Amino acid sequence: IVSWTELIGGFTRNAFSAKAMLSFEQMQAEGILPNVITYVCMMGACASSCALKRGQELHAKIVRGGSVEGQSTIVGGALVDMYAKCGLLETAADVLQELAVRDTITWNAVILGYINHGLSEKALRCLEEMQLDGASLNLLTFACSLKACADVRWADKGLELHAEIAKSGWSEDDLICNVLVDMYVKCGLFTKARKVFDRRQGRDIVSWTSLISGYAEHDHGKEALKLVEQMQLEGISFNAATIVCSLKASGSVGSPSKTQEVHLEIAKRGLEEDILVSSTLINTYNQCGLLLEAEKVFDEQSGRDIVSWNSLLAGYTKLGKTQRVFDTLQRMITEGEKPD
RNA sequence: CAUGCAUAAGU
Repeated sequence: IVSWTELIGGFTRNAFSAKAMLSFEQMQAEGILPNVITYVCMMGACASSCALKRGQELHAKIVRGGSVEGQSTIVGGALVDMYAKCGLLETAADVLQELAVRDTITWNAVILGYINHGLSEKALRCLEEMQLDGASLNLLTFACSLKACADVRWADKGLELHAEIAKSGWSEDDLICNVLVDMYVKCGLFTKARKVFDRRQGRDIVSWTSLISGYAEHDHGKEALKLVEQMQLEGISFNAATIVCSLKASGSVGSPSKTQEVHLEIAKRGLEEDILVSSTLINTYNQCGLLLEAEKVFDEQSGRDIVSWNSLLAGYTKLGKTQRVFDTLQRMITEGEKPD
């Protein structure tokens, strides 16, 4: 049982849910009964693949073995996380409430569930409930609460949380710094963001990306491009996310040369196939008035989605090419993409 | 000997 569980857990951790499920079946076929730990691993597999049905079945089996928390604290948390990841937020909250011990991790799972389903305001209300309930906040509690503040652009709450973080001594943690930078820059508090960013030893690529994206989104494209250059000077290599944000920056200032520069970087890194990268590129070329380039990228795109089409359409619209808009719309429908 | 919560990017 230990080695089976170890195998299943390994698959789950590496996001091979299907393999985890298969092993679970196989294990039972060989007459070995799962224990709580096996269930926890399986819950993880259901959570990451949103296999709600499977999760519910397992939930029922766990309950048959007695009260959830009688078996372990962890299994309750795993259950709640599964429901939260699958979007059954009510159920997740209900299960949480029914637990005799509501620990930090389980609360975090619910808070994150709200955030990942676009209910960040609710997430912050849940944080307050958590505090009233007497649970202690850990690093991830702060990290996801700050993310919620960023989502709803609630700077005051973010500042309040930052103060609490300072008291807990977590201000220098990498994850916390990244999330702080992102929250501040999304809220438009550039000086605050820079203060956290600048004093860091290992400023990582996530923070760079947040800053670039934030400046670009707040119409500070020049500043964003300056950051891109600075980043290059520091020898940090671009990934898909940084590329997308750099494009947003060059698009916001409408600079064809910058855009082409980034395009070269895309080719160098072999990121042409990344759908986020390529549709941003289409958009950016359109913003710079380089329709032909935009069309070329579109034509070379292998797996188009609705955003690719919309980006192309936006370019035609911007230039008043009405006929092309309708032709493209027609072609889009013919090729099986539903307009939104 | 095996187990739960994790940050940035596209119209």
